[in-house]
Order: sequence, then C-alpha cells, then structure tokens
Amino acid sequence: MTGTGSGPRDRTRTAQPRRGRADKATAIVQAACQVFGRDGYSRAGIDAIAAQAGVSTRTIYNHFPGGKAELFRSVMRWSSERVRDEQLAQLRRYLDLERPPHPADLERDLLALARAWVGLMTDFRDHFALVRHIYAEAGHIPADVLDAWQETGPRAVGGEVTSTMAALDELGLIDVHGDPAQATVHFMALISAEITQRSYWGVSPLPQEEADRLTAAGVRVFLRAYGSAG
Amino acid sequence: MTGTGSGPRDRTRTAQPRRGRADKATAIVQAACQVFGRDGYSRAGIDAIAAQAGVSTRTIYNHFPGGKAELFRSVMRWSSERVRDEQLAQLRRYLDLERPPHPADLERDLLALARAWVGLMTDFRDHFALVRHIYAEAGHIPADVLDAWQETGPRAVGGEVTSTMAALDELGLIDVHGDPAQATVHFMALISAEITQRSYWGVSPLPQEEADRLTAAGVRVFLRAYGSAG
DNA sequence: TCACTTTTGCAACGCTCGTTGTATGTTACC
DNA sequence: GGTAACATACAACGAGCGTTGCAAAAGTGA
Repeated sequence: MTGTGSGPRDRTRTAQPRRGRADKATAIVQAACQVFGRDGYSRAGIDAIAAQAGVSTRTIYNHFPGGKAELFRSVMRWSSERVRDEQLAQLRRYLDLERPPHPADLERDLLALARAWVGLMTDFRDHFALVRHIYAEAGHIPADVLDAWQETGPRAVGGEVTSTMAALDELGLIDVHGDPAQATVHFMALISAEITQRSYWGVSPLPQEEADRLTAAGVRVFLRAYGSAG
Repeated sequence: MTGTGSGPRDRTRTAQPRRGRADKATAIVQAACQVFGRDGYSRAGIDAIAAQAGVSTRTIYNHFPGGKAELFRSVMRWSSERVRDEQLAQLRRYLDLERPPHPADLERDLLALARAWVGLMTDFRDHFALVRHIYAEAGHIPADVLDAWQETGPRAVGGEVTSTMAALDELGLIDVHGDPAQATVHFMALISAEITQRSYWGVSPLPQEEADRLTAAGVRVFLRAYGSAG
C-alpha cells in the first residue's frame, strides 16, 4: 500500500493548527518527559513522542540532531531543574531561615513542607516516573551524564535541606546528633516511604487525606527521633 | 561469514560440554535474572540470556513456550521467592519471638537483622536491580502478575515484620504508637535509605564499614522514635 | 546397540524502530 | 508581497530482535 506511486500530489489536507516555532523545542521536551517517564528509554518511541508533542518526527531530529540519546539528556536536565526549583521554592517558603519558626510551630512548618513535597510527586508524576527509570537503567547512562544530573538535581536539593537542618540544630529547634546530612536523608525517607510503597511508587495514587495522614505520621516520627528534646 | 552457503555440512566442531538436561531450566532463569536485572525487559535480549546461561536460544523456547514474557514472569517469581525466604530466615534468626530479647539486647538484635538485610542487597544484587525495573515498568506489567508478585514477595515479608513489631510492642520493648505496619515501613526505610542513596541504588556499592555505620545510624534513629521510652 | 528425548546450529520471517533525504507546504520577518 | 527559516509528509534504508521450523548431533536409558 505504501508504494501506490501517487507521489506528493494529494497534499490537499488543510494544515493542522500550526503554532509558533521556537516553543516546539519545549513542547518536544515536555512530551518526551511524559513518554520516557511512562515507557522508559528503550520502549519509548520517537513516533510516540512526536505524536504527543503534536509535531512531526522529522522536527524532533531538526531540534535534536543527536537523536533519541540527546533528547533524553535534555529531558533529564529540563525536568530535574524544574522540579528542583519547585522543591527549593517550597523549602524556602515553609522554612525561611531569615525568620526561624517558633518551637511550637516547628512541626507545623515541617509538615507543611512535607505535604508540599509530597504534592509535587503527583504534580510532577512524569518526572518521578522518569527518575525511577533513571535509577533502574543507571548502568546504561554515561557516568558523566548521571553525575551532572545528580549534581543539579537531587544533590542540590539535599544540600539545601542539609543546611536548613544544620541551622535548625544551631537554633536548638532540633538535634541532628552531629550529622545534618543524615537527618536530611531520614526526613525525606520518612515522609515519603509509606506513600511511595502504598501507591505502588506512584502508579496508583492515594486519596489526598490518606497521603496527608501518612505524611503527618512521618513528620511526627522524625520529630520523635530528631526533636531537640529527644 | 554466516552466509557462506556451506549449509549444515561442516558440523565438525566438537560438541560443547553437554551437561544434564533438567537443570537447564533453572540455569536459564538464573541467567535471565542477571540480564533482566542489568538491562531491563526491553533491552534484555534472548540471545544475551542464552549466552549467559550457556544454552542455545532454541532451548529457551523449548522450556518457556511463552517466550520472553513467560520467562520474565518466571524470573519474577523465582527471584522474589528466593529473596523472601532468605529475608524471613534472617528475621527469625535475629528476632525469634519464642525467645524475645532482653531490653538491653534489643538494639543489638535489630542491628543484626538490619545488617543481615542490607547484606542481602549485595548478595542478591540482580534481584534488587530487577525490582527497580519492575517498579519503573509497573505500567507495562499485567496487574495480576504485579499483584501476585507483591503478595508473595514484599507483602509477605512486610506482614511478618509487622507481626514482629506488634509482638515487640506487646512485650513493651518498643512503642509502635498503634500502627505496627507503619513502624515496619519506617524501620525498613531508615535502615536502607541512606545506603541506597549513597550507593546510587546499589550501582556503586559502599565499603562494608560505611554501610555498617549507616545501618547502625538508621537503627538508632528508629529506636529514638519507636523505643518504649520515646 | 537402539529408540527416544533433549539440545543445538542455522536460516529465515516479520516486525519494530531509529534515522535520513527530499520535496512540498507554512510561517515569520522585512 | 517576497524571501528565508522552519515544519511536514512520505518513503526508504538498515539494524536489531523475537520467534519458529528443521535437520543434525548429543545425550539418556533399556
């Protein structure tokens, strides 16, 4: 059927809605984030990404001459920077060290931060799905790409949280037992562990109130272990 | 070289070492566990699995008529049962509820269990790599297969640990604050969170002493939060 | 030694998919 | 309005891979 030999003649079909031209790149990256997050690198097809972006296959190669690999790298950078900025914004919003919280308000603020972060898991579901694929396929991603991603993404956020933990320790609001970095990891683990487990790592999301309950429990446990009285 | 047209004539090559015949099936599953864990479902090739198992491609299809999909399901079952049995064995070894620990020995026993479990992560590296792929590709695995896996694997272990937590609570050794399942999740998260993070989810393993230190820290934090005094 | 099962090598099919070239159509800018 | 940059449709190539059939070879057991 492909060889009817009709040639480029019957191009009568009246143009799909053509938009701008520079934002195509971001549309492609955004669509690629969805498809890579859903299917992973190997399973994800260029055609699927093109369809999702409302763009022709050829356009992808025009914007990303490196093909699938370059596109994936771009998605990693774009998505992790976006989420990192959002996470840091929430951190500064709920734990502004210029105006440290009253001891009585510490749990409230930590809980607000935790809820905001857990909310980001559903707001940026594609991103976290992509992250799962990244860790699963870490052995097939060039080391420098992996390192650069870790540096600008998770490690940047972790560093900021660690600074915050250290500051809270200085203020006597918590007791990090000499290791603010460890307190950071434990905090993040406690607020997300049960949710990620119960929701199949985000595959089947939990009702809001249930997620809130589990988050609050994590914060309480953190404070039992790291509260200044503990 | 394959297309010399010589036909099946020059079969002079003197037979590779032929072994038994029934254990080929387990050899295939074991090899498939390695390859699936390393490469994931899509990337893993039947040829690679056959080579790893020291078996011809055709033999795989003789043992698993369902092809790649059936083989993957068999690997999921086989691997998770193996690890589950090992985890349960360690649990009963270090926390035998027939002979509950002295309060003074609780931390020692919890730490021993935690270290044993963390050790399994390296002993069964292929399995945990496979698990990462399972979670990343959960959307592409039939729901019943996923559920059956969860049931016989993680949930079985979690249930046993939860029973243990409840029993320790009854004995006044810890205080689960009314939710032993939550204590279980938090325990597992705390003992493994920093290790999985620092070791790139197991891609670049940590030195033994470092892993021990982080595990011990996790256990201490757990006891600060869930100790009967807390 | 002789049937019978299992394993193997090999070729081939069919399909998917990444990638590229090219001619045509469309949009933006001056 | 004309020109240059950008997008699209289409076709095609090539490689990889899952899968199957088949006949030779090797092991197994009486």
